Amino acid sequence: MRTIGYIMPSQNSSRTVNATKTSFEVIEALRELDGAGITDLANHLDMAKSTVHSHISTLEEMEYIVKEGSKYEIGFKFLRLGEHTREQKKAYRMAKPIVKQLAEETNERSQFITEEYGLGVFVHRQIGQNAVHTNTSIGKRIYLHSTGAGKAILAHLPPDRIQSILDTIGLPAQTQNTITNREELYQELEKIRERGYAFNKEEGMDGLRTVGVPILAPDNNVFGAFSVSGPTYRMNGERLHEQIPNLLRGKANEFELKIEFEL
Amino acid sequence: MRTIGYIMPSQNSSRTVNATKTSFEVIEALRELDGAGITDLANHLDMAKSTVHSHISTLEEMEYIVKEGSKYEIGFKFLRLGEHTREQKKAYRMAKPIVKQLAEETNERSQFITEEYGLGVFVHRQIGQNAVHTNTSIGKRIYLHSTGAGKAILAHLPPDRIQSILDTIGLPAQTQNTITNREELYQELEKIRERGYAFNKEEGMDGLRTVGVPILAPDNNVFGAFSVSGPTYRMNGERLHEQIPNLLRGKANEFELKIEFEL
DNA sequence: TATATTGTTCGCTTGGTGTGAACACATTGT
DNA sequence: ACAATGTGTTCACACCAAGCGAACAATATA
Repeated sequence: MRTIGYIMPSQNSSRTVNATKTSFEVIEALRELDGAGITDLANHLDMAKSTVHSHISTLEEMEYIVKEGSKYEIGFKFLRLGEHTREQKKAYRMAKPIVKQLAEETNERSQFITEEYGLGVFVHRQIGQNAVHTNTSIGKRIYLHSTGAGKAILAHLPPDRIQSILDTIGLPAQTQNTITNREELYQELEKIRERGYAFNKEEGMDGLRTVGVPILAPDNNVFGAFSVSGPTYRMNGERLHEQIPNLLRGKANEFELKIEFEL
Repeated sequence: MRTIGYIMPSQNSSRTVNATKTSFEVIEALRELDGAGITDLANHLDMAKSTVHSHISTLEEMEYIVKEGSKYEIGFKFLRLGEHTREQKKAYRMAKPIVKQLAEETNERSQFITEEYGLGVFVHRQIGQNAVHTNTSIGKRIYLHSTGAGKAILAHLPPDRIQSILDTIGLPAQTQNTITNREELYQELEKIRERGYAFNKEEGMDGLRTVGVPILAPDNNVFGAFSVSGPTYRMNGERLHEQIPNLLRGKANEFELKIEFEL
């Protein structure tokens, strides 16, 4: 079975390639601006037009970006690379139907996230009912300390890893309920480990509550987390504290067994 | 309404940034090798270890790649960029539920593809029944001339664009039935324009038949195509020639109207 | 412990990146 | 129709830094 290691934020001060950084700055600007022209980019990035031009030409020649009318936009080749990471690991593929089931059985928003560079990353997401926007924010990064799935993951990382994450990321407040104190967080994580699942009561966003459950690989490393979130007025009482946690724990156990035997 | 232009393979011989190319070569090698170490990459790419090292360090510092045990792998930041292109254009988002409906109503594989650099790109894909591998090959590129959705798109590109695509890509044979002759292809495209949909009878893959229907934007530019594919033994007779084409044309008309009014 | 292999660091050289200004081209307004 | 404005493109130049190979450190393997 494949080891699922922790992704450390490397503090390498090795020699780096400047031009590559510039290219990715251009790419990220294209994302932020939802497409842009050369002059736009040059202004936005405070670079010479000629510099932007050469990078854009390169990326276009490599077919990573695309000229759409008068704007350049990010092309589908990035989607290919991105889907690769999602599809390559079998466990990620197997997580998708579970997310679907969770969304259908609860009629709430359900997601699978994993950890990268101290943040949570949406790998799968589905909205209950027959909603349309099912993919929005795939790949987006969120804080671990202020989200249900995030706290579930955080609780099962090795202590030194937790510390290093808190050192680099900190505990920025998202709402009035966000845990911003380390001691408090450590106690919360301890409770999560005991219970086997995490609550998030409007700590990341007002009016939104979540239940998150960690997925542990056979080597006891945390591999990711499932979660179900909904508005506070629907997420309370027995449904929040019994029904949904039980559902999630069930799926999690099922999934962990699957990983163990199929991977 | 937003103009949906054609994506031309630019024959720019502008100045390009070499280092960026090298970085993407490294990234693509990581994809091909499903992750690799520095020495592996250096051998595979025939570059100095130190060169690979500096590029890897750069990409890791920017959090685009990730060290997983002893290998470097492509990280989720690419997924973020890729999903952006899928989600940014409302029409792409709206295409997803249609693909789902097509898959459910036919119990076959259904997909939405668009054109980029003379090739078809999978934007959405869904398998009938309750299959698991629903996302495989999202972002993958396919030939236009040997696929159902591809021919539907090709048929509605401007003549000069068709020619330039055929000049650069050619008509490589995929099976014995692939159209490899330009004249024959032009006649086929004419038939597709008359009918409003395209057939693919084992021209791309043995045993696989497809019906593809083009989606035209209000400005009459082709925006993409839906298709439904299945094994020859299920795709024949009235189902192939009446039922599925009618279903597809219906969805296409519905979708084109939606685009016109909602975009 | 010895040996092979991988990753990392280091000068060195050359070529290429980044720049601003000048140019061509398109778009807009009068 | 013609300025006028803004866009993209090209160019020569200066200086940095990308790529290299060899030596070194850190692993993994025998």
